[in-house]
Amino acid sequence: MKLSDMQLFRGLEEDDISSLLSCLNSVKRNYKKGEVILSEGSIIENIGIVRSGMAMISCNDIWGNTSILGSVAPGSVFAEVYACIPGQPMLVTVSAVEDTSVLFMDVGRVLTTCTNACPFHTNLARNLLTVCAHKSLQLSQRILHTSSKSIRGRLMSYFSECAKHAGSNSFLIPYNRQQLADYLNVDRSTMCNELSKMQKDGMIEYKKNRILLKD
Amino acid sequence: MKLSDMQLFRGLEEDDISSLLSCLNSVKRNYKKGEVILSEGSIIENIGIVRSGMAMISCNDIWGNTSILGSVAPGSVFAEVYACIPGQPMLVTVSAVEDTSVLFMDVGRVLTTCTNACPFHTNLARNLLTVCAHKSLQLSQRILHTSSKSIRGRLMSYFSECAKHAGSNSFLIPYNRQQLADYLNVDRSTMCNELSKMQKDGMIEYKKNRILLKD
DNA sequence: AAAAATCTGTTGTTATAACAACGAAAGGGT
DNA sequence: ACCCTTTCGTTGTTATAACAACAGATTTTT
Repeated sequence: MKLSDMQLFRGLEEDDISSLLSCLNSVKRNYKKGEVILSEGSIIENIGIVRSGMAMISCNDIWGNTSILGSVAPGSVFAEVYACIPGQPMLVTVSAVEDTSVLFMDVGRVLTTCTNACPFHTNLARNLLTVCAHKSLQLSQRILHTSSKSIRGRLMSYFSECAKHAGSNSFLIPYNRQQLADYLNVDRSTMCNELSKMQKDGMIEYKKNRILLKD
Repeated sequence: MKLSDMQLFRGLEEDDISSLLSCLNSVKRNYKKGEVILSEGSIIENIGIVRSGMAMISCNDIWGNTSILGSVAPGSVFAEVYACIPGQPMLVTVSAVEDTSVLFMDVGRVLTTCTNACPFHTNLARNLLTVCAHKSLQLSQRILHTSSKSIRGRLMSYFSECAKHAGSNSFLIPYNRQQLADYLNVDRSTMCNELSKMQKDGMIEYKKNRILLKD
């Protein structure tokens, strides 16, 4: 994925982006599957951009239960909230669910003074606002998907959004069963059970990560 | 509350704010207790700022169940996410929980071109980013508070944050019982029951909206 | 002050999700 | 091909939250 295709760099040329990257001390790092990228409680100043692979945002309670807040696909940004609130410890952990390459950028000077050596700061700040708004929207959606008291309701809420997003009743989900359960905050085995009931009831068909939503 | 004390207008003088308000076509509107301010599905372009009273952000599913995403106190902003993503229909409803006065502002031109007649746009854009980041953080917190499978766990997660925020083990919560239940996504009567068990167990004491968290 | 409306706490019943345990299936590595 | 690991689906039991119904308390209205 080209940097200029990313939401964060919208309106910028490849050349402009290059100067931005050096201006903001960008660093690239690679993570193996399962590795933690940023951990809960840490205080950070950089935003992260996934270049390849896939990351997941999650948190763990004291009993070891995991909740997944969302996934970060290539081209998407994470930790922007904490980078924009200096000193705020992270409430979540970001980890690689497959081998993942990440670009870190110090957006601090975008937030503070206007004395920018680099003329693209204004543009970047605007894009960052858009990115932040989209992230908020994703969190709202995740809340809506877990607002039903029943597992079936949660699944249908999530699947409906997937179908809408894909523009088709057939779509792939980015989670395996355990991750989907952690995203919807339910028990995996109970959810598997519910999925097969829904298939018996003719509401859905599924095979691995492909779901078909019927009428 | 003075406008210059609000996060959105940080760094601006009262005079600057006045010119901003007229520049951004700000309008003041009043709402009675219970009235809907912005409703789910509508497409909006303005952010809202609560000047007095209290608003609540919520959503309803098809069975009439209500989920509360958060409350908006005087000085705080709402709908900024939708104002920053033109064309995105609202996923939530904003309503007044008491008589409430709201200031609406069209931030559209802050997001688009640089040709600002008004020199405070840059500052406002930066503040808007901060506001948006804080809202994201609030949503993350609400997700954490509902991630426990048990009602007691959810209450303790929420109360712990309240105590931390208040800097004391004794604090007031901004919700009545039904609203608290809707915020934590649980049944009110079951939650009331759990609250009194927790009091019996010596974990908390409470009287109306004042909670005391014991050791 | 009385009446109405809302809010709160309690109880008992029922539905349902969590949990534990296991075998089957699917991947991954050598 | 094999083993080893992870993922997935199924079952039965148990814990717990939802739900319904109501009485007492509190607040608001007239």
